[in-house]
Amino acid sequence: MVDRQRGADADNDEALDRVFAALSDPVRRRLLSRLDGEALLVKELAAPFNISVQAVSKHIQVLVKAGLVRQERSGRVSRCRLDAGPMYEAALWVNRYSKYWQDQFDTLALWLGAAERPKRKRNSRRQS
Amino acid sequence: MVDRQRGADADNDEALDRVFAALSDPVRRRLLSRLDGEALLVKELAAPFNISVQAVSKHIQVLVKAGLVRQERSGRVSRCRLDAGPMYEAALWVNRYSKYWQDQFDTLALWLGAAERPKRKRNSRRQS
DNA sequence: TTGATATTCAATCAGACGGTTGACTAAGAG
DNA sequence: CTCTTAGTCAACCGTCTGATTGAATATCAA
Repeated sequence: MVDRQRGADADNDEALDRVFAALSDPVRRRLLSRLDGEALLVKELAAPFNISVQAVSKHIQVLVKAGLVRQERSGRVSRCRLDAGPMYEAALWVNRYSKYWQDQFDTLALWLGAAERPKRKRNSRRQS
Repeated sequence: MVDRQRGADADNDEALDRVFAALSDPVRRRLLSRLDGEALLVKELAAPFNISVQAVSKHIQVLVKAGLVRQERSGRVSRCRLDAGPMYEAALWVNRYSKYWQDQFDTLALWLGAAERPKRKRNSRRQS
């Protein structure tokens, strides 16, 4: 029974643990990459790998528990959809250290401009 | 003997594995947080935790292997210094999904301006 | 109904992980 | 030299992890 002291330190966040742990595996990172833009079935997700479908299924469960993937089952198949929301906290965490990449600051600003942001609306995000 | 297919996929990066794995533990995240700005000794790093110094030392070794911390020993003590360089790749990776946080885009732009950037370099290529 | 397909569950296994205690090396302090 | 301090090394332990194989559960097709 470890005394947890929850909330005392914002970094002691189990959700963040799960997100970073989920991202620490190359298979899961590839899964997330493939789910960027399209929702796929387990079978489709498993196809490129030479590990068993069960292993991929377990990887997906890890992603689900991290909140990065949602599965909606319809009939026999289970369509997996990306939910990048929990990754935001992780991004905030690592970006706190962006000051140390000042050299690559241009590159850092680059994805801000290059990542799907077709035109910079000068005002107002177009809230979906 | 797994055929690795190294380089075929940029996401299959063991360095990235180690960085994300290092970040997946709250103790190590707190260590990194405390090393942000000042270099500390192992003893000083271990003080706030109620785990043994050896355990903290092992955590530091994990950070060192991930390239996030460098240790320079002078005499008896070992001063630990943050090296956020390897975190940059991790930041690039998660930031690829920033388009999904469009709602929090303001916050995302916030750390760009608000994160410890007290005085920008006077020559400062910040002409957007 | 029969059979193939999609996915998960269950048991198992080797190895990594996070923690402990105890011993060790090496450097300062007396 | 002796004692203490800083840090790591080594062995151990319980749990988690990533993978396997085999069985179970549903769903769809014939």
